[in-house]
Amino acid sequence: MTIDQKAPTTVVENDDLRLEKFLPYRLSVLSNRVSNAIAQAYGARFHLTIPAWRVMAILGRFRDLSAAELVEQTAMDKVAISRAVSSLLKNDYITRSEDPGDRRRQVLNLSDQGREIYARIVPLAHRYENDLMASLSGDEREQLDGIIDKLMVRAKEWSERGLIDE
Amino acid sequence: MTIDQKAPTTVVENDDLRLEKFLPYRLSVLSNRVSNAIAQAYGARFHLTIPAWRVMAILGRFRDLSAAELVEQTAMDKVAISRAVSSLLKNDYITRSEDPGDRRRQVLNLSDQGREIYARIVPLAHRYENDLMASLSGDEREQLDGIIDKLMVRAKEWSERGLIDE
DNA sequence: TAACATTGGTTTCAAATGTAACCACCGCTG
DNA sequence: CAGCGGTGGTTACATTTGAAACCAATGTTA
Repeated sequence: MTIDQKAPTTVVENDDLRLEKFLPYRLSVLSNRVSNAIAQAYGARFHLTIPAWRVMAILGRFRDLSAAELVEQTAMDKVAISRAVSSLLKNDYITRSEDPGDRRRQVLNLSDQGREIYARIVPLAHRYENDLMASLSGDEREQLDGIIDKLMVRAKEWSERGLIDE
Repeated sequence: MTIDQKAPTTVVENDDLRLEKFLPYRLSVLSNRVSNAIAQAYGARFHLTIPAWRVMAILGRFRDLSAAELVEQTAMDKVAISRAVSSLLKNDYITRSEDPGDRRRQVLNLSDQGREIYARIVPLAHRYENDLMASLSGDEREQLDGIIDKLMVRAKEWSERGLIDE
């Protein structure tokens, strides 16, 4: 079994691609595994999908938001929000009322029941996150945040300006 | 603007959840951004979906694989492989032949054309990866690998044994 | 205030994805 | 070699997801 030693700073461009070492691939597998596991946990206990849970997570912290404001906060799109909202309404986890000032706008809030669920999920969520973090060393934990931030910035540029083409 | 100082080692369990700080959420957003950007690049130039490209990436390195072996290598499921394979066949990017020893089994390889495409994509893929990596410091780059590995192990446990329940 | 562009949100339709059923073949057992 | 469980792979169906069209209310301009 060969162990990679520190590669030279200059990055090597191979003729081959090792999928299992390819960052975008690994991110995708990791993120799917994590999301699916959590989705199952939420789904089983509270009949919540991930998008629905995200909406609740935001409404748990901010009151009187509109769907559009949820879009800003969640990086989800209009349609996903609309669907999550309507399913949450069906479960009575949130409430919807008209904005008197603007009759297109709908003001969303957690219902009492929703707030209760929210209060029960938050510790779970923290537990999952801690459990993930627990597998890292202190050093790694400290850097993870910054790493993700930086990658995110770059990825955002990609999706806005298109890839580093031609 | 408040800057977080080193948090105490003991992890704080809040009553609130800051979605934008929540690791599973951030992973998901990051991975989606990256995948979408790349999918678009591949799609536009080579009419390849991500699953199809993954199949090609594996076949570029290993010859005479069966669909089942692709499943092992890619963390994709049977059906996804089957669909990717049939679309790649349609494009003549891969070839399929019967295994004489076992008539259920089909032996897959890149076609000449497929190998050509592969050779053109590999440098692109490396370029995208490098571009991502370039946003990190040397320190961060060095640790990223280990971090993902560790998180992956934990996530895998989750999906196998179910979440750290009750 | 009539016309038009904009915004908030939903609906519709097509494409992507996952699950389960399925078919054909293999290999073992009696 | 009949019967049966297991494997390789595809098909069928239900669900999720995304893009674009859409409806309604607002704001803006002439």
